[in-house]
Amino acid sequence: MAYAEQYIDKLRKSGLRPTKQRIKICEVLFDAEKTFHFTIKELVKIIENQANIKVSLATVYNTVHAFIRKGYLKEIPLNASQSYYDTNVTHHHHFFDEEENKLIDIHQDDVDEVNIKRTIPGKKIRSVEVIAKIVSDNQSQK
Amino acid sequence: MAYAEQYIDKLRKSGLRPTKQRIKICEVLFDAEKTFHFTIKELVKIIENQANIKVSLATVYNTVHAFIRKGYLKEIPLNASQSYYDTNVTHHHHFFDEEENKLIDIHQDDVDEVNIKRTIPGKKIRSVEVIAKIVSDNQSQK
DNA sequence: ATAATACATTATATTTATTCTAAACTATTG
DNA sequence: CAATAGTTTAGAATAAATATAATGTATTAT
Repeated sequence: MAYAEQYIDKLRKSGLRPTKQRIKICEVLFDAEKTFHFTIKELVKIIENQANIKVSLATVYNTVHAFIRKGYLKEIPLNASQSYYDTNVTHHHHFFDEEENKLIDIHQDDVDEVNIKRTIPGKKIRSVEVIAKIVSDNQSQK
Repeated sequence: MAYAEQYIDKLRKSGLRPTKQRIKICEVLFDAEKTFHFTIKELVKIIENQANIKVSLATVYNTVHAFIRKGYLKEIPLNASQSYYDTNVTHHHHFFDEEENKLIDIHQDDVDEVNIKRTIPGKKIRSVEVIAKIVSDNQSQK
C-alpha cells in the first residue's frame, strides 16, 4: 500500500502515533476517489464493512477531532442532531436539502467571493462558509 | 400591556393557544429593544428571573419550534453542543467568535449579495446564510 | 352554568450524540 | 527485558432534545 507513508505523515503531524486503527481511519477518509461528507456513526460503519478491524467510537472521535484541529478534515456548520464532517478541506460551500437531509458541495467558483465589509477590532476572519438551504420547487405553492 | 394583542396574534398564527406561559415567552422574545441570540436554557433562565411564572422546558421547546416553523424565530446554523436561536429574522449573517463562543450579527448591508451560480434541478433556494469564523488577530503568530 | 371535549403544562423518563474513565494493551526506550 | 509513555476499548457519565402520561385549563355545546 503506497499510501501508508502519507497516512503516517498525516497522523504524526496531528500528534498521533500511527496505529492499525488510525491508519484504517485514514484509508477510509483519504483514499476515496471523491471527497465526501460523513457522520461519526457512518464512518464507523464504513470501517466495519471494509475491514476486519474493530475500531471503537472513542478512537474515531479522537482521530477525527485531531484531523480537524490540523485542517485535514472540516466540520460542516449545520444544526443537526449529529455533526457532519467533510473530507473536502478546500474552500467551498454547501447546499443543504432540508427535505432529504442531504448535503451537496458547491464549488467555490460557483459562489462569488463573499465580501464582508465589517470588521471586529482585534479579530481576523479564519473562514467564511455559505449554507444555502434548498427545498422542492413546486411552482404552484407560494 | 399593549403588546398582548400582537403576541396573541403570533401565537394563533403559529397554531398555538395564547396561554400565560406562551405569552410570557413572547414578552421575553419580542419585547426586547434589540434582537438577540439565545439557547433554550438561557431563555428559561430569563423567564425565571423576569417573572414569577414557572415555565417548563417542554413548553419552551414546543413554543420556540412553532415560532421557527412560522418564521418568527430563526435557528442559527452552527455546530455547537446546543442550538442557538435568533430573534432577528431579517436576512443577515453572523460572525462566530471561536475563542469566546459568541455570535455577532452582520447586517445584510455589510455583506454583498451572495450569488450562487449553481442550481439543483427541481429545487429552489429558501435561505442563504454566511458564517464567518473569527479568531484573535495576533499579527505575530502565523 | 356545567358537563364534555379538546388542548396545555408539567415532571419525569427516554433517547441519543458525545465525552470521560479506567483498565487492559502495545510499542518504544533505556 | 523492565519501565514508561502512549493507545484502545467497553462501558459509564453527561447533557440536549424529545416523548410520555398524568394533571390542569380553556372552550364548546347543551
